[in-house]
Amino acid sequence: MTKGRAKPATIRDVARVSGVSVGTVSRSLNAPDSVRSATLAKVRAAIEELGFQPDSRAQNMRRRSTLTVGFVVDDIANPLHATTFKAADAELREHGFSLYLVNTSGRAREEADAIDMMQHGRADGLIMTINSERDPTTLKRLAALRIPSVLLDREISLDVDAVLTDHAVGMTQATEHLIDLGHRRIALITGGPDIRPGRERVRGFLEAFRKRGLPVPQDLLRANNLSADYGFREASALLQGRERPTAIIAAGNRTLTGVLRAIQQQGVSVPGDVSLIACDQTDLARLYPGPITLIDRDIEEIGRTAAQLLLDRLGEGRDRPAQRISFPTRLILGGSCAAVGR
Amino acid sequence: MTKGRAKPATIRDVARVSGVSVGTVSRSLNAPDSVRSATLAKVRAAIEELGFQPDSRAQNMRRRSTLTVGFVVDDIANPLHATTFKAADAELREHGFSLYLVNTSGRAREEADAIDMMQHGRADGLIMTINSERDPTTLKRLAALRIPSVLLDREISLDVDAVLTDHAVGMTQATEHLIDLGHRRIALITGGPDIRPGRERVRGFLEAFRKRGLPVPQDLLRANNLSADYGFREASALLQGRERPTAIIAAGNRTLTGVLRAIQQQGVSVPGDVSLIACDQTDLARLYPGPITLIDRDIEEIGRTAAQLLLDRLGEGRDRPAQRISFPTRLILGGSCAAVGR
DNA sequence: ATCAAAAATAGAAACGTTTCCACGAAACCT
DNA sequence: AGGTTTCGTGGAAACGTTTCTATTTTTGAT
Repeated sequence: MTKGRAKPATIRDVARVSGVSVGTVSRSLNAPDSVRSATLAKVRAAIEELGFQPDSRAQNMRRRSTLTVGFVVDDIANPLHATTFKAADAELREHGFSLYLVNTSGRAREEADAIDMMQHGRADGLIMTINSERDPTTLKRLAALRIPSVLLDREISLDVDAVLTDHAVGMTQATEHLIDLGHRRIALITGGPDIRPGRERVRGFLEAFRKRGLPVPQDLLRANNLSADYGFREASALLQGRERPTAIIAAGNRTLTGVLRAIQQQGVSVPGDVSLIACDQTDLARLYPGPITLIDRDIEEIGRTAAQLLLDRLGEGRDRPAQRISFPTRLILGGSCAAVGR
Repeated sequence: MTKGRAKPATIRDVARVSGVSVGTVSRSLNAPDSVRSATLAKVRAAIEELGFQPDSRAQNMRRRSTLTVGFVVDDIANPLHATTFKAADAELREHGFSLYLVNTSGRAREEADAIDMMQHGRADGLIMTINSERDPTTLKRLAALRIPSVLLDREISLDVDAVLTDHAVGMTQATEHLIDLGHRRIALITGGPDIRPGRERVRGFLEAFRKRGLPVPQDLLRANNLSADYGFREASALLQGRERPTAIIAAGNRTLTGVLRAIQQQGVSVPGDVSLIACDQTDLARLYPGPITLIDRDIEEIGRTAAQLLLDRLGEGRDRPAQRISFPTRLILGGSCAAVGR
């Protein structure tokens, strides 16, 4: 095994071999226009000969930047986050950046640690979906942050860039769709009030009933957290309850897997026994017996936009005021909703 | 917006404030036992007062390491990779490492670029699933690699650590299971011969027929690539063919989504019209109408093991010979296979 | 050919840390 | 009490780049 035992060539070696100074080698690499073509040729020959590649550690040190962005999420196995990551990665990589991915498993402690570690010379910027907008540890860290950051689908009182989704409008649409099909007992299972999507979805849900002048089925509102387990528990309870809902909105892709597990376990048929609306495209939402009606959004655009906001902040936009960009959703009709005879 | 305008405190500032030398401050941080407790107290007080945190860039530079590992995959939205990443991340983070995630979209060019960039001071080691074991660009880069690496489910002639799955045995089991149910026209859709899983699955498939002394249904063997599109195309063709298979093994989680799309589109029922076996747990495999019979494996163990191999190589095991660790699969019976009258 | 201006280059300082070496002080032995 | 270790600390070198200043070379105008 020839594990490159000889230590790698440095810029000094290149200077020596090509008979120029280190400064000139550096300029040959970073500003080739500023060096005479004859010199450039010599330097390039030496670089080739030695197989020289600049050491990123030294560059980071000297330049005081790392061309690295930290991407912090609770669970990268969530296709939502994975897709956002991919889009941001593509955009950032095009500008020479690499991405640290930090999987916090939703633990505030790990979030805070990640933020803390990133800002002391590991990353130039941060893109993150924090797990709670109210966790004091995380908030304190964010407030003291020395590098620019972009929040995904979260809203905090600090002056920080964010990319949001207009969940409320989407939820109103979805709920109205069900109301129009004759549903009144509509259940909503989604995240809690400490994250924006939870709050907004509930708001949109309520709004639909208000608009139609109908009473809100408060007993069917289950907005506490986005986990699959919560989805399973609440859906199970709802389906077993005395007065079963005629429709369920599983607002969250993890929620959906839980809800489907419950539906399957209880042998309930969709849309025969209960209508179903989900959020966000996933393999499951597309293929479960047939495509599920869903509130969709362009996830890639979200990732791309987050990257652009950050890139701007790292360049020209250093000191501009914080920006919050919001994207719409759209309702995609699948086969999971049926009309119900009033 | 108070964007920490004042430049961060350095170790020199700490030294000045606490009235000791920089060397002592450094030792207070890295080897507290070697400094007198009175001194330590002074230093800690100064650190507290100044809010000092060592600059990783300088540490990386001086230590000639980065406590960073590169994780290279074609698609992080593939739950297989995401889960592997999470397991490796957990293990590595415990040892102080952060992970670069590189999403290559399966392009050999991006693979090569990533390898190249990582090894010049961005990462101390590499964990990767290359897209083809035969791509010359990637192979050349791997051969010249200066940092240790671990391959996931790939096998190349170079002397490099790898974590493998015993796909062949698993496939033999699955195929035998179908044969035992009376199936003879069994289709296999999986990856091509330029990656190990493709080769091994075909090998295991053939082995099952050999063991049972049955002729191999060569016309039903579709081993070319793991994409969803390929799965869809081949499954569509198979289902429309003159002599339809009675069972399909969709060997690959992307393959499965394609196959299910075809099944759905043609209105074929599972397991009524065709039996189905998949690979690896995914939401879809677990929930599609009912759980699908599948060849499962412990993905987390794979990620964890890859991390451990790398950690060993970065520590004690610097010069040990390459290790290939293989893990078994197990057949989990779902509801997607039915007996067929001979 | 001469001089001024512009362009290219050399050389050294700087980035913030770790680590090596040397030295003085304290601790241990006899 | 004297000599030898051990311990703790200060100070400087080093890591490999980039960038600044000063100097040399080239260019262009006369």
